[in-house]
Amino acid sequence: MTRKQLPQPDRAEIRVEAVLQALGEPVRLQIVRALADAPEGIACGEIELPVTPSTRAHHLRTLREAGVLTTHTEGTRRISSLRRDDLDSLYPGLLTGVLSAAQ
Amino acid sequence: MTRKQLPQPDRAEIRVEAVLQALGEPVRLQIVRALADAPEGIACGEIELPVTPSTRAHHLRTLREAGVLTTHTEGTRRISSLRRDDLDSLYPGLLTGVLSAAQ
DNA sequence: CGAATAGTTCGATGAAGATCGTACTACGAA
DNA sequence: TTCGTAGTACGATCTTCATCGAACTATTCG
Repeated sequence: MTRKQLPQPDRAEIRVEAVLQALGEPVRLQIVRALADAPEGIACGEIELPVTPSTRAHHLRTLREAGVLTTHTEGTRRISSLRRDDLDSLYPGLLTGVLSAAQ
Repeated sequence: MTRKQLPQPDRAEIRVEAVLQALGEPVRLQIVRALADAPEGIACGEIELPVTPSTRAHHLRTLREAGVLTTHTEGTRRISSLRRDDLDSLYPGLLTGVLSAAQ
């Protein structure tokens, strides 16, 4: 089974505007909430979303390029997980603050 | 001198998507950073911004309607300040996390 | 190899929104 | 009340982006 890390920004390259903009979209926030409940990562397709697979891929790419999540392949699947360490280090409190919000 | 509070959402009406979306725009983030350095509030016109007055008004309205800042009039001036208490109460850590980001 | 599965990429479309100029309102000062 | 100042509201324009379907890639399985 092949395993490959998808391209993503280094911690130093993460910009807060991009992170906030990424989190400010309802579908993407839904993805982030789902990932927060799965520290070990989750297959993209398993997240229930009100959009088509192509739109889902678009949002996952946006979140990945903003530095919010990391994705690696496992066979034909793509497993995503939150970049908690990086985000907590860069913006301590941001993620917990966002996730503590009533849904 | 007249003093009037501009309409804004109650704490309970603030939605995290709106807050994040409001913060995810560079000019608006610049406004928020300026307000963070002025707890007592600041006149809108005194914030140096790379946009025209009408665009500035648009962004201030967006931030106010999202619940990020509060504005009251003082004569012909409008004084804005961050709604720190409300935001910290709703999303503990979010604001500090955002503001701790390198600019 | 071929078929099935998971997911992406591309191009088009429509909606949202950032920006500006102009006209307008509100207030204070003369 | 007239003038100047601070700022808003409106309408237009232009850009960004969320969405989709269709075609494509990559991987596993038979």
